[in-house]
Amino acid sequence: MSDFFSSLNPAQLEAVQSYQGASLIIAGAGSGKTRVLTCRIANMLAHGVPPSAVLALTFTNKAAKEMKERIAGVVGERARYLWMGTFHSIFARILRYEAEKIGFTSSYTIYDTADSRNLLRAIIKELKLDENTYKVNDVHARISMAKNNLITPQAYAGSSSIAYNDAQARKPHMPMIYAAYARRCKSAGAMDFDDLLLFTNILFRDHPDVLQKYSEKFCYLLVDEYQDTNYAQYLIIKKLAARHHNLCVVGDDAQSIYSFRGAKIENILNFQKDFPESRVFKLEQNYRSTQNIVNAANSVIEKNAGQFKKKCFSDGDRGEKVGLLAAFTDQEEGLRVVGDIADRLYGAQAQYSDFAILYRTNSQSRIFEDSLRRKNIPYRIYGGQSFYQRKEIKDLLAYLRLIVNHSDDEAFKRIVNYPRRGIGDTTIARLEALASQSNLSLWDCILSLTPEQAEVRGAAYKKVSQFLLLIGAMSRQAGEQEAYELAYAVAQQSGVIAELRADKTIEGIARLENVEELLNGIKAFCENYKEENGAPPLIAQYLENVTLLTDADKEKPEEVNTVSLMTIHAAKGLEYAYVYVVGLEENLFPGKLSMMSPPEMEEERRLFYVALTRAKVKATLSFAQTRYRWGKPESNPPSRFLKEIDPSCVDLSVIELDADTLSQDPDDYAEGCATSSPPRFVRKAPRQPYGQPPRPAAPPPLPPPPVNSLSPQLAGGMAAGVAVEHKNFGRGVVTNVENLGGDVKVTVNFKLAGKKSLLMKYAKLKIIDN
DNA sequence: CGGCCCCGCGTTTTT
DNA sequence: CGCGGGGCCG
Repeated sequence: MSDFFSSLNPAQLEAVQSYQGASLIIAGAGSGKTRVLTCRIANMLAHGVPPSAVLALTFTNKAAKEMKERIAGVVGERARYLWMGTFHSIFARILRYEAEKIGFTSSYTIYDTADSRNLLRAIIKELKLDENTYKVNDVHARISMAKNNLITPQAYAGSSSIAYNDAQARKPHMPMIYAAYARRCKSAGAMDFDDLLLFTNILFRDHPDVLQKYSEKFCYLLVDEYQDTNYAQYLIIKKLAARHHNLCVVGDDAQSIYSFRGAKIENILNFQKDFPESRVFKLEQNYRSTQNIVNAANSVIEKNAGQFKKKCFSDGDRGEKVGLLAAFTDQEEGLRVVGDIADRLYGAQAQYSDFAILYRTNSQSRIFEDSLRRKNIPYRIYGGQSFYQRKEIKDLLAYLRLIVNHSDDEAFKRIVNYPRRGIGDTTIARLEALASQSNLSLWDCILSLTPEQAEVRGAAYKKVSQFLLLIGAMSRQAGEQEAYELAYAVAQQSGVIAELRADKTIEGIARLENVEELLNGIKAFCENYKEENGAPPLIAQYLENVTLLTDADKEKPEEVNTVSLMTIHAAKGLEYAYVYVVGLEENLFPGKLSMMSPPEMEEERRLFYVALTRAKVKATLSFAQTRYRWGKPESNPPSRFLKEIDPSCVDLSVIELDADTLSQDPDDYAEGCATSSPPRFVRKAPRQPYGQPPRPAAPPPLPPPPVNSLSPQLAGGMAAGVAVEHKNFGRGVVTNVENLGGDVKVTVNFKLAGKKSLLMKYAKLKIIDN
């Protein structure tokens, strides 16, 4: 323990030691925030605070897990009894326990975003509202905002300011939709993500005894990433802290990047007003990055108004300047970034996992994937289409959900006719109308039907009843079997496995493998749970875990040696030696929607700040003059953020070099970036853009080959008898070269690996001189 | 009722 | 461009 403390700087030590009362820890990027939180909790435990009296709320599951592990490293066993997790997972747990008090059962299910949207779509349709006016995503966002601000359907309907706002947006029927949505969630025994926070507030508001119980229990509260809390979360914290006043919040206003989902940066800015007796600690020394990176980041964030005063600094090397890569097209941007990575890799100073490519939007990932694949560089994408969002996974999970909670209508609709049982849309539509009228779930509605009832009878009634019997039988099994056995049996008995087996396509096989992976995942969860809790989990617990855990939470980036690709949002809290922030163009980063809104522009700038500060050794920024969006070329000037960086931290020479190598007309520079400022980085498109003529409307499968640098040459000196080297296969001799329309197939006899046929496009073959 | 095709929309970002 | 939803036809 004392060893632990000796590694802390004075500011950190102070923040660790004064654990009583209210504290605000302003933790700059890379300032050892996790270390401080970890030590602080360890210190509390060392002073006799029981772990079960500590509630630590984090923003991601990953952060919680990491911290728990680190605390366990110091205090061992006892770390298990800490209450540590995300707001959503902690309060889902409390709500499960207290469900009856707010009219739910403890087996309530959690609707994910897709479920919520499906339900809203159905409601909008049922209410016969215009689906173009009432766009599902927009309606959902409005309801979500309302819930985050603790506005119930009743309050929503009663608010004139909301009514005015909705009228402005030409959506006067929002109150009706919200009310119907809430009613349907309730009768389905389901809560959406926002409900977990809303209902926790309702629980605490309406049941003072319950609030008292938990506020007594949690003597010490810690909140990480406080700048990302929304109003609902803020109020929960405030209520829980009211009893003991031992509240420690940690955050960095400069890294607030979630206002789009209701996060209020004011929460951290106003903390001292809320808790006048609080102490403030500032962690300003950055241990992560070089001076150039920290200074560059500082110079950018300075452009934002309303910051906490702090002066982040690095004691490390001055380091390399921030790099810039200019490209004419998005394709070329991919080649250049990956080429740069390859150069550093082969300089042997770095391994794959030292690199990250960060982008603003997920759709940018594809081009980098292509380039990486072609160079045989292993990579991993975080986020994007998650495993748990795949159809086959959602289908199987829907069975489990329905088994646990028969009222889960979204699960019901998803699988009632999968695999095909001859239950069609008409039947379901009728049932839904009926259920909605009588305020029943679909399941209960069917149970209440008589075989003579006009709406659903005869064959349809029989089929639906059979489905109920099938699920009912599985539910009975659920009482006797462990989660894994149950899930396996369900996959079999439901016919899902048979259905997938019948599909012999590549995709079909992949789907079957995914289901297998899911089953393995359930098994692993069960074993892990048993180890921690001594008893097997209920299937409901598994489902909750699945819904609230992103798959980013389940992966340990350090474990795999690959280049990482992710959005900047997903990169928050992570660090890499070499970071490439790509797509730095107006209307992309900063995004188009932020152009008209100064607060949103500031958030984009914070996002850029987050991106830069992920880098330990070198940050490289890239932009393309033209990029394909929705299949159409689009040209935007370089991002204003580039100009905002203190020029002394940026390596501008790269641009000059590029102009020589790339442009046919090196003197052809344009004036002005995004605005009218110095023409520092911009170059007009040359008359003849790089490489082949502009891409045709439907781009060819793969663009010009990336053979060494940007040479358009294909065969590149390949011929029989040439000695070559391959990264994985080692050295060998070329025995044959074939020209296949636009691509070159090379057959190589490797000394160790034997004969291989390689496509020049994909394999990076190096010619050995002797 | 199920399969196929066309159309429209989306790109912020995620618990 | 790629996906999902809705409409149409067999």
